[in-house]
Amino acid sequence: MAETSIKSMDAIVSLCKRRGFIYPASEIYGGINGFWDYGPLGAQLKKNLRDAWWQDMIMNPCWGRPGPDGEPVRCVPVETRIIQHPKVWEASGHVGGFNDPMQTCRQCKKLVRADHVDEMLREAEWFGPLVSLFESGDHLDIDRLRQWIKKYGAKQAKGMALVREQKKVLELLLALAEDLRNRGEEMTLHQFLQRIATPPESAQLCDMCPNCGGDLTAPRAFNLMFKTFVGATTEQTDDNAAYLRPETAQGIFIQFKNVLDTTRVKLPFGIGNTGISFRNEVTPRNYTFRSREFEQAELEFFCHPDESQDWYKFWRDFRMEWWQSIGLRGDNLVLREHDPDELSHYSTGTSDVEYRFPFTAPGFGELEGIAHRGCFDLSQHQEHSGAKLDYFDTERQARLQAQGLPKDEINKQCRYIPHCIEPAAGLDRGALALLCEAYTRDESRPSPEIMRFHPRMAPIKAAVFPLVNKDGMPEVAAKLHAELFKRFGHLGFIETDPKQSIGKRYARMDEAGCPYCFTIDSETLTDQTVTVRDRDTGAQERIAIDRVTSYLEERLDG
RNA sequence: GCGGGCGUAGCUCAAUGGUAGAGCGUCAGCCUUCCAAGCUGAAUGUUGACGGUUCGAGUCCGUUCGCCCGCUCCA
Repeated sequence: MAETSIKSMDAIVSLCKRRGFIYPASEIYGGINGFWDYGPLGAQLKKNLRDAWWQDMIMNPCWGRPGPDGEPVRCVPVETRIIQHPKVWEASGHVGGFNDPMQTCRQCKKLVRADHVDEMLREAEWFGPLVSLFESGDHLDIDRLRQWIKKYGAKQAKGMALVREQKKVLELLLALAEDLRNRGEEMTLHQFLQRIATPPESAQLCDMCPNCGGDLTAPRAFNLMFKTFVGATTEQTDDNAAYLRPETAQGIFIQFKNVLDTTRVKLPFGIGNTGISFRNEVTPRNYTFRSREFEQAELEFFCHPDESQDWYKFWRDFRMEWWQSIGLRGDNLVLREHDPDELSHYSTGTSDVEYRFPFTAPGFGELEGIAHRGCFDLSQHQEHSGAKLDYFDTERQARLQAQGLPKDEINKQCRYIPHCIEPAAGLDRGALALLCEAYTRDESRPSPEIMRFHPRMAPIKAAVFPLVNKDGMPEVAAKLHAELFKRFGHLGFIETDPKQSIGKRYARMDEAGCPYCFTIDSETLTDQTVTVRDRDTGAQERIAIDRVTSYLEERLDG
């Protein structure tokens, strides 16, 4: 089969637009950075992905396979809000952390974290001698400064204003010293460094770039959460400020107690939640991969600490298998266990399911993270909210009672904050991976572009065509279409189209990724059989028209 | 945020500063008994947006928005 092995992202983007999978958001207004919309086929593709997750994680977890304890895996869903109490994000660590102010050097264009600048400066070879000049009081000694420029600055700190425009900057330095003296103040190291880093024409003093000695922009805080204000008044104060969630998981943790109290669940069990989250990404790029609005499918699986490692491995392996089951087979999908130094402080194990996208190749991009989060989240919320979020394990209690342990020892062992395993998938990333994986060019075919979706994911499930638009074929096709629509319409589109050449109609279905086309021809009229055309091979077989439904049932898996 | 590249029909792309085009796709009609076939016809653009230079701007200049690449970040 003549397929090009390296897929072109441009070709995929182009097809997605052309066939109605993905459009730029707000396109007629010029688009909006970091947002994408789904067209009809994309919306259905993503729904199929979300439904598969819901089915295989919540309604029939792990396809009915037992967990490491030998019992069926139990999960329940919740649906929690995009806007939560602002304190949720303090407890989770999203407020306060993760928004590191950055500075850019106007000379060498490096981007550095503001809180790293001092340390990076100290590490620079040319910086020490400069500081010692200052500390020895020789920083206004023009000759000493010139020596420093000659020895270090000219080679290693070329961006520094002092190096680039010696004369003017030295004048300004002396003027600054004079000014301070008149006010009875002494120059600080900070002022000194700023003065020699800042170009003469600049109105404001700038920090020094640790890379080239140039002038840095003022620190810019990156606002990673979207802020909003609750209440219909126009007032926008800290009192009514709220945030759009940066992840769905916290909604689960803060309803953990309610689920326990109202649904007769017992540990171990999981709570799942899908929905939109928002992050003000620093650099939203790579098509939909890093969008500012994205959908997650997260499960928090709660268990006893002693059993948590088994469950972690169980979920890690199942999630990998699940992505494979919906069509991401082959070398493009990997399960990557994090190195110990890569782990969050509370995690004793994290893996990523990663996909080799055309834009990450030869590297990989994360589809899902499976993290052992310990008891971090529930403990945080217990501490911040004051609510008791522990669990009394009655099954364990019964076992220990049978062993004859003393009562207070039993109570001690049976009351604990559960540990939690978090498989957290990105549905938009998943959909993008499905699109990339499905995209195939086969130059040997008259219509080379084919979307080879797994039948369960395909947004169009089947098409019914009359071979030609006459001789009673359209009527038979319409009847079969109506039957299939009634039976399978909830799973995706069922198409029919009597116009134009059959080849063109097949080609359209190939581009849209429809796995099966049923064609009514003259034989159908005499012997009640139809041809089934397979998208991936183009091969045809003849089956009885009354077997079409069962043919699809066997293949659509749902 | 900075630097570089790009922006013309649904898609891929043309158009010396001088009347905005082609191919494919889409739609309609004819034809057609299995793979974007054939014939005929049709629709589709404030050339991303705003401003400027010019007798005249898709083309030159400025600003802005979006996309791609790099720096950097990614709970």
